[in-house]
Amino acid sequence: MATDNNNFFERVYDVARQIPYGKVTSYGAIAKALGAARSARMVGWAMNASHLKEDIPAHRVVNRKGVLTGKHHFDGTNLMQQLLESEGVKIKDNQIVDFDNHFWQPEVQS
DNA sequence: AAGGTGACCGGCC
DNA sequence: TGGCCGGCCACCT
Repeated sequence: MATDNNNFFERVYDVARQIPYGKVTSYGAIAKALGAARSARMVGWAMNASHLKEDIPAHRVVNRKGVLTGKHHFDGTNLMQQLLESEGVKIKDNQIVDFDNHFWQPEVQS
């Protein structure tokens, strides 16, 4: 507790963890929910370390275009797509189909 | 302490 | 939508 230097990461994880099933969101959305819309990159960084966590559905997090930019960082190459499709999200050429319809806006919860 | 990096975003053509 | 550039913020060496 005393050394909450990774509070930022925890913050991202908390939001990502709230992503409902079959829904996806963007890094910018999470960043904005944290109050740091300009730190969207930091969100990605946090996700980079999310592999250390188990309850972090990073596969539900994509960029604003709906492209699986981070699939590269997953265990495999198509693992991210597999997971999303498994949740009912259609993927086309590494891009989420009807992304706008599957988009989920994170909320700032206390 | 300083520089480099990064799973991004927004604007412009 | 696609490509290019700048910005922005925190982490790492």
